[in-house]
Parts: sequence; structure tokens; C-alpha cells
Amino acid sequence: MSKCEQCIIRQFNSLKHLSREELVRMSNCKTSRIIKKGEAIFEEGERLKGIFCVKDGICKVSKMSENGRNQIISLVTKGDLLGERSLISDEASNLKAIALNDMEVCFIPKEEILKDLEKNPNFSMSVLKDMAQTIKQADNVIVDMAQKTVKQRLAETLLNLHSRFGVNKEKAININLSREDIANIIGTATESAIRLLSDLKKKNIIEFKGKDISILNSSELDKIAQGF
Amino acid sequence: MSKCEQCIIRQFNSLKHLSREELVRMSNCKTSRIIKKGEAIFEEGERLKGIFCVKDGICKVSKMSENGRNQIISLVTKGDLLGERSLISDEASNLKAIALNDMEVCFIPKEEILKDLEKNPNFSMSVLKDMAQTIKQADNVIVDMAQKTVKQRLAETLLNLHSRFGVNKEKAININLSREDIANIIGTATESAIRLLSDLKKKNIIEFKGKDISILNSSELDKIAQGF
DNA sequence: TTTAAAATATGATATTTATCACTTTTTTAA
DNA sequence: TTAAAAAAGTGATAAATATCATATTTTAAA
Repeated sequence: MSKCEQCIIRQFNSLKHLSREELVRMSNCKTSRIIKKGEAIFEEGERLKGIFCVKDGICKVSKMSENGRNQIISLVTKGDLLGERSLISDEASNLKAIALNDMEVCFIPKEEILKDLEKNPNFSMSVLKDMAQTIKQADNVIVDMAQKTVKQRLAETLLNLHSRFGVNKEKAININLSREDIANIIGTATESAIRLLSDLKKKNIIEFKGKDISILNSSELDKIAQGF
Repeated sequence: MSKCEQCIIRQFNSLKHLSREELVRMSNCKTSRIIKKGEAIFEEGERLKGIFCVKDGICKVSKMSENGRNQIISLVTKGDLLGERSLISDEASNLKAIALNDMEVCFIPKEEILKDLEKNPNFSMSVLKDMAQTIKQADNVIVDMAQKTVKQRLAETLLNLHSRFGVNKEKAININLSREDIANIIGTATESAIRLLSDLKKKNIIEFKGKDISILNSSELDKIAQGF
């Protein structure tokens, strides 16, 4: 069992504010899990017994709408914490998390985190800041969803994915999303997403082969995102 | 100058977790402000020097989209705190707040709140819980914006306004929103909002006279919100 | 390796929503 | 009180998007 004190991942999230003793205690109660591509880390309505610290891989966090359609709310990756919200409000999760590729995550029991939140103001302040950023981003998404066209949202999403996940050797964006996933991020029908991707390809703004999408002309893509 | 220790409003928000001494200190540095209908409490991009505790009145909190359209993100009313997010992330506000009617608010300087957050775990935990709820709600709004039709969103919004603000003696929802405001909540063109309101009126699901809107058939409205 | 299932793609069409132009009503301020 | 401005309302039309049907390609499983 690897030790939290030596884990480099915690430097990327609020856990970096924990003291040595707190980390040792955490090491003793945390468990490590492998989640295969397509598997759920947790389901909508599930009561989480702790939070997850993502050591490797990416998952999509989504919510079912009353219309029976799935909306991807966020993508969570290496270094991120998952499940803080449900832990803090002490409610069943309103979201589900599905692995987009094979993942390695650490599970930290609720009691441990709550104790640290209570006792370590640096830690709780850091979690507060994280949540403040989440709220700010959520506000931006609300505005985009409400006011931008699907085409704008697609362009913006491609740019965001590019800057967040980078590219592989073939310059393709480093994340494996199906057309349906893309549609569920931007909030549109899968067919619409496919059509708009094809349009961008025809115009030589992007290219793709299967799920590997590359941006050829990011300034043009940016113009589209802004409504031109 | 009224005293925080005796103020009933704080029972409605996280400030209720402050100790007597903390409240006394707060009393000494807080200031009271009257904001007239239509005036801004703060503007987008403004650096807030503290938070606001709303004693009376309602304001709309909105954000401009890149398309030049305004999106109302939330309505803040008596008992709510305003500006916590910007304070915690120590950034300029990404939102603006405009009074919908005459308001009375208390302004509490940043340093005071930060000190309390640092020292009082009950208070910081309460703020964390608040923010967790805000995130959950924001997720719901994202899903609605992305997946529901304008008609569904209008129906849902009317029901939400009704349950949150109640009705006056004439059974009209107790909030003064222009048609444009309503459009900016649901994320549509003003004309579209007007048309859909007229439709609901024709079908005897709501009635209205000017800005006073009453729900006549809430079960039918609920069906519409759910997509029937 | 072959076959079934899933994902991607595309056309035709319907529905939803925005835009523009204009009228009427209400509100505000001189 | 009245004139001007703002808000509300409506029709015509264009643009965006969803839906349905179906074909093709890719992936996964027997």
C-alpha cells in the first residue's frame, strides 16, 4: 500500500495542505481502487462514504435530466478530487461518474476528511477556494448553455479540451470521447454534434479519425466560439 | 446603528454560527446601506471589499455573455449572503447584482469574514455547506439549460418563483420581474418569453396583469416543466 | 474470423427559437 | 398633465436544432 505522505498527486489538490500526521492517518484508512474503462465510480443517488482522489485516468461526471437525456457536467482527471460536494452536504450524490479510460483512484473515508476539515483551517480554506472556483465555472457554463448556439459551444468545448488535456504524438486531443459524449457535454443531440464536427472538418478547422480529433485552426475555432 | 447580535436576519444564513464576541466585532465594522430599485450593489469586474447580508428586498445576480446578452444566474433575497464567492477566491466579481426593489443590506468587510472563517470551524463548515448547495443547484440549472426546451424552463421557473417568493393578497407571485428579466432567467429572447407566457395564459394555466403573475393550474404547469 | 451490436454518418423533415419590424400599452420624468 | 421613453405584445420570417429513418463503419464478442 503506497503512502499518502509520499504521493505526488496530492500536490495538485487541497490535500497538499494536510500535515504529516494527518497524511499518515489518511494512509492508514485510504484504499486504492482500479476502475476499468466504462465502469462507474459512483452512481446518481448513491450515498458516498468518502471522497476519491484521482491518481490516473479520466472520468465523466454526469446527471440525467428529467427528459431522460444525460448531461456531462465535468471531466475529472489525475490530481482532482471527486465527491467533495456530496460529502460536505451529507446527501446522496446528484451525479454519476463513469471512467473514460482505465483509472486508478484512492478512496478516503468521509470521517477522515471531515475531521481534517474541522481541525485544519488551511485545508478547509483550500476546499472553500476550490468550491468557489467550481461555482464560478458553473456560472460560466450556465451562461454558455443559455446564450450560445450549439456551434459556439462545440467550438469552445474543443478548445477547452485541447488546453486542458493537451495532444498526443499525432496532435490529437488527449481524451477519448464518443460523439455521444461530446453531444452530452455541449447539450445537444448526437446527430447535431456529428454534423457540426463534419462541418468543421470540411472547413479544415479540425480533422479527425474516429475519436482522435485535432485542431488545425484554433484562431478560427475561437472566432466561432465567440459567435462569428 | 443596529447590532448584529440582535439582528434576526443572521439566523437565516451562515452568520448564525458566529459567537457573541464575533458578532460584536462585526457590529463595529459593518455598515448599512439602502439600495434603490434598479441600482447596482456591485458590477461585473468590480473588486468586492467584503460581503453583503441582505436585510430586505430582492436583487438579480447576472452575467453578460460573450454574445452581449445578459443571463440571470440567481435571485438573492432577505436573509441571503452575497459576494462570498469573490471574497473566498479573492478575485474580481464575475457577476453583477441589481436591486429589483428597494433594498437594505449590511456590508461586512472582507478581513472580518476571513478572520472568522479561519477561526471558527462551525462558521466555515456552514459556508462550505452553503457553497455545496449552490454547486448542486448550479448543476441542475446546467442540465435544464442544456436539455430542456424554453417552454419547460419557463414553466419550471414560474413554479420555482412561486415556491420561493410566495404570493401576495391577489395570489400573484411576490416578485417584480420584467418580461426581459424572465427571458434572462430562462435564457431566451424576450419576445419568446412573452409569447410563451401568453400561451400559458390562453390555456388558463396562469394569468397576469402587468408584472403580477398568478399560477392557476400548477399541476398542469408541472407537467409542462417535465416535458408533456 | 465471423457476426452481432454499437457507433458514426447523412438525408429529409418537423419543431423550436431568434430576429426584425412594427403597434400598443405602461411608466417615467419634465 | 403630458410628452417621451421604455416595456409589452404580435406577426412574418429566418435560422437553429431535433427527430426519424436508414446507411455505413467500427468495435466487441462468440
